[in-house]
Amino acid sequence: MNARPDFPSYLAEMKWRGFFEQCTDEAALAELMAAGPVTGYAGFDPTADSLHIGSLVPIMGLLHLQRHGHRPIAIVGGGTAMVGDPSGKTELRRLLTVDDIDRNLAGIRAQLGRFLRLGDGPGDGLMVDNGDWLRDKSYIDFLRDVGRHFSVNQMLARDSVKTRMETGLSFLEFNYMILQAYDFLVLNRDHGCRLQVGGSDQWGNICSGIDLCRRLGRAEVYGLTYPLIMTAAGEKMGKTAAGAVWLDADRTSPYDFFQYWVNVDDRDVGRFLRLYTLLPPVRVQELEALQGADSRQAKQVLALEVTALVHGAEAAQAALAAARAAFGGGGDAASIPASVHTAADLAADGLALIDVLVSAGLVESKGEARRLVRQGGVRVNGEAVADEQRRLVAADVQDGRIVLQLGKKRHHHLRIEG
RNA sequence: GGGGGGGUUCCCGAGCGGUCAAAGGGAACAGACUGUAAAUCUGUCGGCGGACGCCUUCGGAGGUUCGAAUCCUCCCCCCCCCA
Repeated sequence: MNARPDFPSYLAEMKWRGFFEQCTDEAALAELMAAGPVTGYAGFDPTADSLHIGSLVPIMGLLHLQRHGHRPIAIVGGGTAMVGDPSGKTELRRLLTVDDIDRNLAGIRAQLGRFLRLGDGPGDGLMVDNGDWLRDKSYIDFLRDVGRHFSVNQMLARDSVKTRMETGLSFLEFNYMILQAYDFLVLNRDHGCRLQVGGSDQWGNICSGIDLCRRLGRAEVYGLTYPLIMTAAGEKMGKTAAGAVWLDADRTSPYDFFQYWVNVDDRDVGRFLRLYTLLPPVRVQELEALQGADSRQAKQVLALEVTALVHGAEAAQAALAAARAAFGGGGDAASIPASVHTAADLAADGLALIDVLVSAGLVESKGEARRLVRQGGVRVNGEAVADEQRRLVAADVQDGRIVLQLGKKRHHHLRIEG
């Protein structure tokens, strides 16, 4: 299979882009994929009603799979979420209620659907929910059908279990790997799936699935893991002051999403261009060659590409325009986060700046707002505010809005209507 | 079941009757420097009030005391050792 001009194969592209960490039998998998379309899957946990940046890597992994003519399956864990994956965790997370899970599933499915071409045609992707085959499974049946193929001795040797021997691991979580292994079996049986892709913390779970398929005499299946992506500063992706960077526009506006990528560490630009965009190697290498201040151009391309992928080309352009407006250089400010007020609000004494900062959600408390002003971190229409008592009045309105800046990077507009 | 250790502010981690909103570090935020980067330096970093002020916090609930994160009682959770 070679539907792409830039790379001889899916695996070659995964390697070049930095998705390739470990593979169960690379040579055999390469051979299989060269022979014809292969069905592969990646899982997504419904732990929130939106995916965040961290899920972008498996999403891109599936996307590349499809672009190379193979068939991607996105599986959402409506069943496994009932149990909770202990991998990479030091203690049991709060159990989600069934209602939570179902709500989260709906949100996540809608998002995933935007990235992959789903359908019944050749190469069309599939989206499935393991809740469909896990939730109603009878315990005794499951133990007899699946449980008998698992060795507790081997399970205890798994890293995800070993690391929990000190702090404790509930029997509930201990079962997780079996459920995930069963998923692979089901997907293989029902959809001919031969490959599972996941983060390196999923290696154990993936191997369990491969083992199970082998024990039941299925055709050989394969696993591929990508590295856990960290920033150059050693942090998990997507950590910001405001919390996680979500893929949902209501949780993280396209403008803020765009800004996240523009503000990426210099050292991360090249790596991220490879991982999170579909740009061809020549273009990526061109951008990687930009050094020093010029790397801002590369970051802008990165931001534009990723934002377009997640929110659409139009939203990405609007975010770019807004960023230009906010950081000088013209542009259209329409997409800068804004809150709406009426002219009446500003009549007479107007509004206390401190209160506005709080109500707009820019700071968490008045104390923080005051502190910010005291430190010279707040600007109104570009002018630093020195007075904590500063009030916003009609005279502050310019072109129907008041421009607030917090620090050097955060911008917020008050749109005045009426 | 028996014995020992422990649960402190976002995280790690001191404190062990008043001077504790609680050392130190990390994270975070602001300022300087810069390139909407990194590093560095400075400052801030529970809430409310303009301020010497008030309120809430040290696993939970009571109690002792003029006064408790610090002492006592009961309870919950975690770790270690023995059975």
